[in-house]
Amino acid sequence: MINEWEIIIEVPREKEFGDFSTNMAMQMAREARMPPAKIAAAIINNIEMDGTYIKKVEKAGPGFINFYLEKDWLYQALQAIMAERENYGKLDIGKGRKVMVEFVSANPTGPLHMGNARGGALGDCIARILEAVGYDVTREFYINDTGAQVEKFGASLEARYIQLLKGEDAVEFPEDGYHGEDVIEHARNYIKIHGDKLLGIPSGERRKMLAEYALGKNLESIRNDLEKYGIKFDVWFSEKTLYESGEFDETMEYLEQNGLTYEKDGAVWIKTSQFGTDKDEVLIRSNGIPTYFASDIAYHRNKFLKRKFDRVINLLGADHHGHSSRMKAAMEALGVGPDKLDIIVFQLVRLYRNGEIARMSKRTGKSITLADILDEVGKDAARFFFSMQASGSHLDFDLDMAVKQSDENPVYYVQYAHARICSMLRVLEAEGVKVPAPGQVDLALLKTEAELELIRKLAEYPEEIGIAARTLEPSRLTRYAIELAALFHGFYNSCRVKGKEESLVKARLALVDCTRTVIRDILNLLCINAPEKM
RNA sequence: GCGCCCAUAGCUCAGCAGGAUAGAGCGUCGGUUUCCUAAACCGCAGGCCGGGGGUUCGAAUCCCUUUGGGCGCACCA
Repeated sequence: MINEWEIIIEVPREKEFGDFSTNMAMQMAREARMPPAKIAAAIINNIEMDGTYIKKVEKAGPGFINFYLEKDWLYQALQAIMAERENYGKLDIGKGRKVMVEFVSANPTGPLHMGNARGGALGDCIARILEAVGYDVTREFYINDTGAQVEKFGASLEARYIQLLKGEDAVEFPEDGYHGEDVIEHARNYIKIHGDKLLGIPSGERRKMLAEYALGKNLESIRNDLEKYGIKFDVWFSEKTLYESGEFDETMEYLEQNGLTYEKDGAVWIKTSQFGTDKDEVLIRSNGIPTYFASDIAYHRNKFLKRKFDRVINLLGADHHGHSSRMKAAMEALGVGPDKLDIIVFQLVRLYRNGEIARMSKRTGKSITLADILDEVGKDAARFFFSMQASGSHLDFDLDMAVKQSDENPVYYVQYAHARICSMLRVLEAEGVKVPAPGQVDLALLKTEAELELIRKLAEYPEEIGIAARTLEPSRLTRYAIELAALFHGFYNSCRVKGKEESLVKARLALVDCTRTVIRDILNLLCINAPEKM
């Protein structure tokens, strides 16, 4: 009667509705021209229950079919955790395919800001999640080390350099230059090391030398900050190399030969509007300097065509979201299926301190950087908070909350669950009680509500990772971690382990150890410490 | 003016391939410790899911419209 139907089975919100539930009867009602209840009854009559964990199937509500399983299936899940350990929950969705996650990619003309911090946490977690589901992941940072911004940076440095050596009035500072203190600092340091020898060379050379020096320094501190933040990139890809290798020219030629470019007002344009953007974009300015967009096209050609990535994920702050549709259009222009490129646009961050929006760093008085955050709240709290919310949601980061060592702070809540478990294991171990091996325990002794709920949650873990991977949404795991910790704390308060009858001690100990395995694994995916003591 | 994101409890947010009484944390208030970590647990209170239309047996979820906020709309990145 019905040939193909995607059957959706879900875990009902209320446990009285069974372990699993499907609304398929209601989905089919229209097509089958039968009332949902009748379809549900027919389905239930035809379910073969022998040899399965199904204990009972019931029709409920407007046409739901609820499945009640033997508790055995829960115990099976525990067995799986005991056997697979840290591999529990690992899937093979990716099947070894090559995926690149490009994130942060901050302009090296200054320090990392809050947008980079959120993008960093999200990008790295996505990379970790994709690794867990069987992708071959490359983390990449694209360095904008050429182009208009770098020119401007060089000009600013040059002005500061000359001002420092010959006085404030010796040269005018460029109107649209980088006014920050850090630019002066770079110039000062350069003089300290190399003296005034740049005064005697042509301006172009001078700017180049200064820019190279300062970009190097900035990149070094960016790299340092990211490392403290738990992020290590596999590739630092320099924009400049696209020009040096000829790939940029190849890309422009390709676009030109395919009739996708034209000249207007002395500039070269690309017909992105053919692929659905509001307007065409400039590739080469009338002054001959290529735009950032142009080199980004060459960059993506490199990702897909040269390096053969099956899939690329870019993280972009909301302030750059206009770039997203342009890039998609460019993919089509290159003949790369636009669905191979996922662009995640994450919303910006607002910091709060004392209930007010915080803009300036306490330490430096300048705008708040990633380094400031790491200083003030530490890596664990920062990563947790930046991963707590769906990327599409605006994020309010409460600095006071993040440092509080109390129940107001969810980071500690999860970490505490882990530390508590480790402590239990230590205490029991000291009494000679060890975590039992998979076959050496009667899990059926676990039957209080608190125990069963905890096990049920653990059983959901693989699915949870799958969803996080499919939706590229780390916040899914952060919330799961909080829920799991809550169920564990509940279990802890209602079920004692130590001092109980030996077989029950073993069974509960197995459950506790499985919980530890999963919590540690999630914290690992979120790049947060799993402390053994607190 | 055009485009993207957001709007759900006092606060911060889940839920959004339509489904059974809308969830959690924090905050408020009240309880739990001769016992494996009280950074914990248990309980009470708290909601016309921004407003208005529509589609549907059924809408927080989909469509239209409107209001309020964020961000874009460069020969910047």
